[in-house]
Order: sequence, then C-alpha cells, then structure tokens
Amino acid sequence: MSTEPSLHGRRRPARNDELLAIPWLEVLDERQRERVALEIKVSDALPGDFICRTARPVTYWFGVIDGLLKMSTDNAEGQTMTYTGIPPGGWFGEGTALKREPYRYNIQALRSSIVAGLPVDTFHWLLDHSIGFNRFVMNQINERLGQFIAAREIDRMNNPDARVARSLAALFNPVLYPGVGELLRITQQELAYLVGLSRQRVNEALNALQAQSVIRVEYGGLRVLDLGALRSSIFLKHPR
DNA sequence: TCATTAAATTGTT
DNA sequence: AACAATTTAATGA
Repeated sequence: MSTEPSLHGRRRPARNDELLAIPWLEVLDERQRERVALEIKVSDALPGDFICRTARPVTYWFGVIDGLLKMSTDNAEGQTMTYTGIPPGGWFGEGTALKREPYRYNIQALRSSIVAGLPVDTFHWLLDHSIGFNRFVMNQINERLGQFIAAREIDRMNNPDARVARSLAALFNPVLYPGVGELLRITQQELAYLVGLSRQRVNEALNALQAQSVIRVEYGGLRVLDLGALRSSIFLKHPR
C-alpha cells in the first residue's frame, strides 16, 4: 500500500478519431449518435491506473479506444487474480451498468491507454430507445459467455503452449475486440502477466506458434495468421 | 531530415 | 534473474 494510483486521468470530450473507434456508434441513428457522442467522456490512463474498482458505484460503461487493460480481483488472502485482458474495441461493465450495482472487478491499465466511458443513464436511455444497441449488447454478452467457458477450459490445461494459444485467441476475438484486427499490440511481458506464465515460457510458446505459422511475432506485438488454429490448438503435437 | 542517444522489448542462458 | 542483442522513440542540429 504505497502510493494510491489515481482513479483515472482527467476526463475530456471524445475527439472525432476516438469516436470512430467505438464500434456500437454505427448501429445508432444520427439523432442518437449525435446526442450520445456529446456525453461520452474519454480519459488517458497510465500504466497501473484504475479505470474502476471493486465495490465502487457504477458511473460509466467503459470501452477501450487504444491500449490494453486487465480485469482482476483481490481474493480474501489478499492475492490478485487476473481474469482477462481487454484490448482495443472492447466494452465492459454492462452487467453492473444494467443492474446499477457496484463494480465487481478492478480494471487497470496495463500500458498507456485511452478509455471511453458512457454514463450509465445514457446507457439505459439507449437500451430504451435503440433496437440496434440492444442487439449489440446482447451479442456482446453472448460472446463473452463463450469466452468465460473457454477460459475455464484454459485454466485446466497444463500445456503452457496451449494456454498461450487460447488466451491469445480470446484477445483476437473480432466480435468482442473489433479494434484489434490482425495485429495485437502487446508485449511478451504483458501477455505473461495475463496468462500467468513467465516471460521466458511465453516467449518459447510464441516462437513455437510462429514455427507452426499460426502467428507472427513482431516487436511489441503479435500478428494472427490462423485464428482458427489458435482456437483449436491442433498444432500442439510436436511434429518434428 | 538525419544522426546520435536513450529506452523498450526480445532472445538466450 | 541476468545480460546481450535488437528495435523503436526521443532528441537536437
């Protein structure tokens, strides 16, 4: 418990290029889009900054414009458990926003990030007035359910290469994280934090995946070549 | 814009 | 965990 990190950077209106990075804006009609765009707030988060914390009241529905966040929680023994990373294009917290309950997770920036927030009242207004928005949120929740089931599977795998592969596949999910595209900006150290392995082991796994032409390792990021293979882990037998 | 230097990231033991 | 090698970012003329 040293220095308390700031809750977030100062909030400001969203710039135009930042609005373009918000996937659900395009399902709204012009009137709704114009109204909502004015209410979206954006903040720059530095590594370690909290976007939201457990037990705090809901203020916003959040989305990642750029950067990388992690979702975690502290258990009774005081240990931090990391659940997932959130790359660009990802929106989260709709569960708590829907119920107007306190946040159940900590969301922290893993690197310098740009985070957008839609006030909960506006979130509810959209639910009441836009069918497209409802469809987006429903689709989002459904897709995440699939991810959590996959995450349980990942946790039970003992093969580190498989864990890295499946965790990567989750981050490359085009529905949940449309801002990622082909190239995921993430360092091997950051990925190691998310997967729960050492950087060395992650490096080894990544090179194995690269050798199978499933991904390409780049400086400061990873490029998917075969998302299906990443998901199914068919390459895991060591063909030598 | 280019060259130099510092910082970040990766590869390896 | 330590260290060398490589890549990018920052600086200043």
